[in-house]
Amino acid sequence: MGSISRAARELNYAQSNITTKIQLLETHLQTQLFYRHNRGITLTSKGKTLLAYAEKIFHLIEETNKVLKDDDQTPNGPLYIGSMETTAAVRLPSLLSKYHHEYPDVDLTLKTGPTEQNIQGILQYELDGAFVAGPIDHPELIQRTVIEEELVLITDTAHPALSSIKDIQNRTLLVFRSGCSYRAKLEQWLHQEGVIPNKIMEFGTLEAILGCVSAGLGISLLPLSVIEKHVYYGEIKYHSIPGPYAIVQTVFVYRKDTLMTTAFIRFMDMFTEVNNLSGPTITV
Amino acid sequence: MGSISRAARELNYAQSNITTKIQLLETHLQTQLFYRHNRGITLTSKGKTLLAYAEKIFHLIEETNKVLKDDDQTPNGPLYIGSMETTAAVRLPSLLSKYHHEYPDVDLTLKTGPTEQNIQGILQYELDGAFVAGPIDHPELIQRTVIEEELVLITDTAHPALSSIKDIQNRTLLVFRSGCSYRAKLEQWLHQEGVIPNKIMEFGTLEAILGCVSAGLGISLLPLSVIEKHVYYGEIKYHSIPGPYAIVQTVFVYRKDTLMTTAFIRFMDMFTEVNNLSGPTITV
DNA sequence: ACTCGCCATCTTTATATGAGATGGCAAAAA
DNA sequence: TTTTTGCCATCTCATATAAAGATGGCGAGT
Repeated sequence: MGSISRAARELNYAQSNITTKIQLLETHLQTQLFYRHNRGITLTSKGKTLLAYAEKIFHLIEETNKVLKDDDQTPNGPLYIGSMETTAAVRLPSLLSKYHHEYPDVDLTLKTGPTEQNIQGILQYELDGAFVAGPIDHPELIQRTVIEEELVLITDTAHPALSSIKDIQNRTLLVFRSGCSYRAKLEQWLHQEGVIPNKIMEFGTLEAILGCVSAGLGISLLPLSVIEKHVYYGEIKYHSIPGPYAIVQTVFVYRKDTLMTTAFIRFMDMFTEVNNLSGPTITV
Repeated sequence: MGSISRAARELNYAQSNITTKIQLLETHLQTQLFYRHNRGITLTSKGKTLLAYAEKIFHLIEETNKVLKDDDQTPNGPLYIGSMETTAAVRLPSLLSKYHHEYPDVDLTLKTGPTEQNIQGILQYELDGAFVAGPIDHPELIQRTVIEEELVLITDTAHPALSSIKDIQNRTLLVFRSGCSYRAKLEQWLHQEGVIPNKIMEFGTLEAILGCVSAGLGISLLPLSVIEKHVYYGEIKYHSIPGPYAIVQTVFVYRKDTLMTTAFIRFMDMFTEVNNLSGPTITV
């Protein structure tokens, strides 16, 4: 249930004008678009239909603008990329800096978030593409395997090594907020083993998790590549976990009907041609 | 090769205005859409691109107008229908499949839930209509009797038949979560008889109730049509209950001010014209 | 050189768009 | 109960936008 007044406030228009516009539109279409009631207005089914069409139309207009501003020579314009926290931390920095250096006219925005949220972003045309945990199966999306990560358990260095999986029971789990597929993997594995963790704490950023693990607050499950450096510096220890749960694919997904701007094509080229995404090896 | 002047003549506009519009458009898009030469103008490649997009967009707008305006066409758009669990299980499957087959452009969504919740859904414009237990008396709603059901007590086959109503006292009652009017009927009847049931268990789905009754967990009250098949297969037994409590009307309700789309009218036609809803008879 | 048809610019008028004030109505609060 | 609040509809008035009309420059054919 919405309200004309609220819409007017959000759009910075006078309420009367919105009312009039809607009335004109209804007259023009000879149909009722809203139910009016004393708490505001609600879309009729025709209104919903119109809304769906309007969204399509606006999207096409958006696309038109993009196409016209995209000259084939210099990639330019906005480019919205989503990514999981972990990928953003390890795989992307070098890629992004290289991309930005080569195509300075592209206004690249990176948004980190859990896989689920990124998928939503793509489906709603808010993101052009995203790095998420694969595989993804959706009729409107194309996925492209980028790299495979090995998930490992990490603990602080002070505690003794985990002798058995049962030890997890006594530790606190530090995980990303739900929607993260690494977390799903972890929970799946623990469930399989009949282990119910003592306590779960949720975090939003990688640094927070690493810091807390290092401080002995608990344990976590992260890609080996992400934590390699921290192991080297002796901040944390890691422990392999059984194969089936250990391997996760990182895929790049985008809409089937995505407009292939030069900026977007060049971006995909960059991590396809070479193995640009293969992680940073530790140099001593 | 075209000319602005000619366009102006064809469109009944002054030439100057067309010129200005084109200039504004070019400025807005920061691109050149036409080559100007002394015999008129010609589209640049960008201009051609824009033209293609414009045609697409106009086509979509055309389509929008058609879909919204013309009401005597093939029914289309969204249609949200609510239903009680029991009606959905026995009466609706054939109706819905027939409807969907005849009007594939309608996007029909069925949401099952107790009567109370369905009524709320309609009052809040979330549902277009719903099958609920009648009679309903509400100033903003219209009801339409669809069918009458006979409620019967069901038990497992192992236990002896209920000799008296007092036997219920020793049995557990399996009912839908509150809001279900069958449950209200049952409680009303038991209250009348001064019977206070031993224990009540709440369920959300029909299958759960049937399964548990069959397993001897308790007894329940359901429409005869719903459990007919299960009686036939020897999973459960049933027992009639006194007339005044046994008969429940299933009615279809909708708002008085509902927008009567073709999709909605056809839907109501479908269960009005014939007795499409008279239940499935068991064929041996 | 001179039309002729073209596009661009400027001015004026008509129309559409937007703000603000006001009123009625029903639900929530006092 | 009465009051207040938050809705939407209607009206008036200012202003921005759209459209017409007049004028000028330019080059290609006559």
